[in-house]
Amino acid sequence: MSFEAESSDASARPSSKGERTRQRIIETALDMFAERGYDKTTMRAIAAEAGVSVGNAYYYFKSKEHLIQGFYEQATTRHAELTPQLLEGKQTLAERIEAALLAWLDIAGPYHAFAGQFFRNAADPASPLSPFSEESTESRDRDIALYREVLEGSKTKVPADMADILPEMLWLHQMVVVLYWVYDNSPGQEQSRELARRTAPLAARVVALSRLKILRPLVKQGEELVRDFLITRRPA
Amino acid sequence: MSFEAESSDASARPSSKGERTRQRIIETALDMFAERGYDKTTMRAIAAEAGVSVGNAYYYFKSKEHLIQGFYEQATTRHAELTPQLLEGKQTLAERIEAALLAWLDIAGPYHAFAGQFFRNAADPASPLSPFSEESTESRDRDIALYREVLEGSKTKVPADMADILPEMLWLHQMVVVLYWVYDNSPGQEQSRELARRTAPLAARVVALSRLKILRPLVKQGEELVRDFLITRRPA
DNA sequence: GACCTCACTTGAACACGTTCAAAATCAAGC
DNA sequence: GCTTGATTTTGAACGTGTTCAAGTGAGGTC
Repeated sequence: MSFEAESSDASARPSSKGERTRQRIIETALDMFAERGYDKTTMRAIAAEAGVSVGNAYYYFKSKEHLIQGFYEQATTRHAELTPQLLEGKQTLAERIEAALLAWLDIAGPYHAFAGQFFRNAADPASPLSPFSEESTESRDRDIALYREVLEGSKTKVPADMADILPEMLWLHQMVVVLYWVYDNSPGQEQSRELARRTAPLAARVVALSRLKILRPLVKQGEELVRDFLITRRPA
Repeated sequence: MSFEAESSDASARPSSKGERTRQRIIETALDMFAERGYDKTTMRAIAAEAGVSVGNAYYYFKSKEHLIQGFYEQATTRHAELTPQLLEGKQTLAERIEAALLAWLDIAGPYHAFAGQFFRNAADPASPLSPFSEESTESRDRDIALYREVLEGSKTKVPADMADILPEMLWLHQMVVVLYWVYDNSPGQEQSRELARRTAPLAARVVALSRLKILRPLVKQGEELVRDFLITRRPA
């Protein structure tokens, strides 16, 4: 239960010797993961390739899993960079959601081969890599903010009381697509793209319909549920 | 990529010497997992406690992870046994869903400590332990069938075309609760029980509302989506 | 009884992630 | 240049999951 954030003080001393060593290690690691997979890449091999000792790698990264965090950060950062330009000109909510989802699939595509191994570790709640963990807060919030942008740029009117939970819900939607993608072994993960395309307009329609009077109580309850269990009380 | 089903030929020769050894190992393992957690329980310790050699444990179970399958099977079996009697007298769909969910939480409760490890495996698409995998078909179908019973015993009318996908959807609902439970570190996992209680009537209401004319196209599309992506094309 | 077969069992050996005490290097003050 | 303390680096050693060549023994065949 330690709360040091070894891996996020990257900005502490920009290019001290230590910082350069750290970079060398993480880059070597990600390269090797992409090339021969997570399990097949040993810490000894990473250390050797990076020209340091095993112990030294552990001086900078608490565990092998912590090396993966680099991938997660890289992915969400690129997602945040790439999506806005894709959103330009797109007016409907459905189009915008679809664009955001497909952008993610594009970015993560090259890593699909070792995504399974990545997710295996991410799914462990005790792992610092879990998308719900403390350590992932930064990446996660960046991604949720992206969906706020998706919503705000569209013409669809959103019930006031739902406005601030919707980004989180769209992010959850993305997580579902990602989950499917991890399991997707169709060539080029085309099925996942298809899922994104078909699922986006549906999500948009749900948002639009949430204003119907008959659905009011249901929506209200759902909203409270998300607020109580996902946002305020989030465990771990 | 071998497809032997070592762990499911349990019924092959009911009480041969080997079968008894296998039982001894799995029982010892589950006991020890529940008592001191998955990671803290070494294969050497299991073997010693069961009175066999390490290699012998590996003769019956391909890996330490495969021992967990025993937990999954045991849990779904007990869930199927316990739930029906809890359903008696319960008429509304909400009550029935809640009963099924709470029953699951009761059964899984003692194993919460090592549930994270279990889920870590469930999340790996390549693992035979994934709830979506071939090897888990039996347990999963048993659980889905349970929800068919939940539905059929209630007074709520269900649109004909949705009747056969609804059990699968309620099972998915359960998986969401289970996911929350895995991450839940509140004392006694009380938050998960609360989630089940609040979520059950909501699910029931959604089922009921799905008959509304205005929602018809949305529901239809959703149904097709589930059918296309979850049932027929399920990957891996 | 000798021989064979094959399910079952053994435990030493291996590869890996991880730890740690100690060494080496560096930075700063004098 | 020397001292001192912090930072960085080392590699042997530990505990773990897993493998495997070799062994055991109960039953069948001649």
